[in-house]
Amino acid sequence: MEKTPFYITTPIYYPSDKLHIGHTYCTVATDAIARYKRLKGLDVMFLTGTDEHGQKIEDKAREAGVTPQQFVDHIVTAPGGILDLWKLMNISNDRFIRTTDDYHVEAIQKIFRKLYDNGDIYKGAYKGKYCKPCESFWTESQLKDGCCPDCGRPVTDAEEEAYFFRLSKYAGRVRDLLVNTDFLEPRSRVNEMVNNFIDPGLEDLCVSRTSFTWGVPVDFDPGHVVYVWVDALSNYITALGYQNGRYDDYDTFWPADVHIVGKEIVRFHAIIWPAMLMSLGLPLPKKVFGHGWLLLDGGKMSKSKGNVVDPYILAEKFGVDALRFFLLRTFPFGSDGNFSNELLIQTINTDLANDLGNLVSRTTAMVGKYFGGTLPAGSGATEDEKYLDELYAQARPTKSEVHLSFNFPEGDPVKYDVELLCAALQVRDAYETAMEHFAPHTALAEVFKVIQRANKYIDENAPWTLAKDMEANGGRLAHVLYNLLETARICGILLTPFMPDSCEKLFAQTGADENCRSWDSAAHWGVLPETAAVTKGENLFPRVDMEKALAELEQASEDARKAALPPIELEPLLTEEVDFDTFCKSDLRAVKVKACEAVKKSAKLLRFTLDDGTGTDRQILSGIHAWYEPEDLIGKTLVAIVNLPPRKMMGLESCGMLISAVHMEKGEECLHLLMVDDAIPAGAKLC
RNA sequence: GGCGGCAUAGCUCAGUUGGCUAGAGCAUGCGGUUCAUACCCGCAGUGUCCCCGGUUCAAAUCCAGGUGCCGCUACCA
Repeated sequence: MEKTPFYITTPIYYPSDKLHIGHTYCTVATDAIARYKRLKGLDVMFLTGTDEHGQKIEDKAREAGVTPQQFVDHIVTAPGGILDLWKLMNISNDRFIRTTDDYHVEAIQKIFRKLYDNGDIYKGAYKGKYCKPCESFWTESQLKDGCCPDCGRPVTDAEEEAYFFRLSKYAGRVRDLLVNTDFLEPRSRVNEMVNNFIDPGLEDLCVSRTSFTWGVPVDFDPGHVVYVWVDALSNYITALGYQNGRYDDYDTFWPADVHIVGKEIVRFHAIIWPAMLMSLGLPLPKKVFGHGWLLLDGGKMSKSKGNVVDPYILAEKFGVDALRFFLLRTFPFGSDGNFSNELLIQTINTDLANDLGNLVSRTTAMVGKYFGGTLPAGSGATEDEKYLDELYAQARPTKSEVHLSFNFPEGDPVKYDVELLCAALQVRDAYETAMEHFAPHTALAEVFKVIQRANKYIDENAPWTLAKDMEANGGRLAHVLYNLLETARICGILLTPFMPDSCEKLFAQTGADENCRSWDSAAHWGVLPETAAVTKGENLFPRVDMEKALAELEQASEDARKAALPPIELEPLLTEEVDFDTFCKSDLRAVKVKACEAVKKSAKLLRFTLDDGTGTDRQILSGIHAWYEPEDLIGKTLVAIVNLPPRKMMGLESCGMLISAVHMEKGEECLHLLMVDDAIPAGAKLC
């Protein structure tokens, strides 16, 4: 049987800077959905990539003194770049598109020409504000106090020749699409689009520019480059081979099942993209889902605020799976969430270490301790339990509920078994419903209800008590442990899309081989072989010491901030000249340190007793304790200016000043005392 | 300014179309347990559901007004 295709995409990110936790959130979520669909047996195409053209990249490259291509290559492919980040985060994308790829560029030119031939692109004038000195166009909203945001000078109205796309022509059809279908989710975004943009009247869209050159050239009109909309949005089809020979999957995968996008770019995907496809006469994607943002301290994360969270640091510190899990477990996907390190650590400790990790740990430990790692035959599902499994299987196709009424006497162990089984038998369906509605946080909550139920099940059955009389209770004990292993197996399957590596370990420890890991088997009880080999391995998720970790994170972000600072900063040379006579008035002398001690009650001051060749000791105070310990300086030959007027510091007189070299390194002040050859006698004049 | 969203326990949030004695997790306090990663299980709380009116037998939920916070405001990628 042919597999059902499923095409899912992230936005293509703009590589003008390193990506932050927000991009990671979006990509990880898309990855989890893609993996979930694969688990269900669909033929998944998962696309992500980078949108590499535009003015900003051109500017940034110029600043960095490289070509735009070199600039984006560095951000995308260099160690620690975007490709590395996705590899680190275990992203399972099938394809990665860069808008600078040859095949994409070629296809964009054809698409642009096609839109033009259709009569949906016409030449007009793009009106904007122009800053002559900067040679830049600005929009009304970009201006600062009505002036150029770069140089602050006044701007003038200006026009540049540009091509326009007849967006207005499609306003009615797009409106219908948004209002009358569930094309755009969550639903709340629909109002924003319709009220803000469509109903006030859609303007035609500027789709080419002449003011910069880093873009796809319009092949029939040199001087114009294709502007972002056509270039970037089309990636979703060019990556499948549309209008190019690089790939050949367009017929299989288009229309896309879902474009996952951030709420800030919903407009482009919900209005412009459908209109473009309508013009091209292509089918529309089935859905656009606009997810929320991770907020920091209730506000937007941004480079300029300096509050960007680095996914590298977090993944390295807590593990990739823990980070992936946290992002999707904690925040409702459709709305904004408040990110914090405390919350991250708390979630790791509570859900992963205490609940899931510990459940696997205590279960596997007991199988080892009481049964040497292998449960005896006969410990698996009972006839009654198989019947229960059957009941759920029958109810599933009609989505009808299973109603059971039991009347167990208090303390009847079968009661515990039934409750655990029912929880485990229904969790896949609840999970599936949530996942189909793009609610990974709900899906995970369902799984963790079962995990918590399993921990309770251990308490109810008190295996350690059963173990005291193996002859009488050995059978029961084995059955209890089997039930726990089976619960862990089912949860492990459902968690695999979120934490692939950790679940692999979970399966290995609980003895669940490939046959016990299928989507199908997650809805059935008694799949794990009774005598599967169980091993207590290393802890799946180590507990995190909150205070220690927070301190380390602070240190790490401090280090990262410093690393971003210039390595060496020097005071600029003075332009003002000093005349020779004035210079000669400074009496610089070699001096030898006879004694040196820290000044009491002062953090910075050292008190030097110096031989300046006169036979009389000279005392100089110098604020350099941060860089030197007094005992290290005794006997050194230094340089001092000796004819400065004496000055009192902390009640002591300082007669002159020691000369040092200073500079900034990674934002920190560095100081080196000028030390000269010890062969120079005390008092030698420097000139 | 315009449009939209949000406001519920100390914290993070659930609360379907008005029908609870307003819930969950975390944190707090107490008790139990010892298989396990000082973990797990149980119990206990605490609320002007932002304010003020209105509709209704009934409002956290619907309507009008107010306050506070946030986002978008189109050629920025």
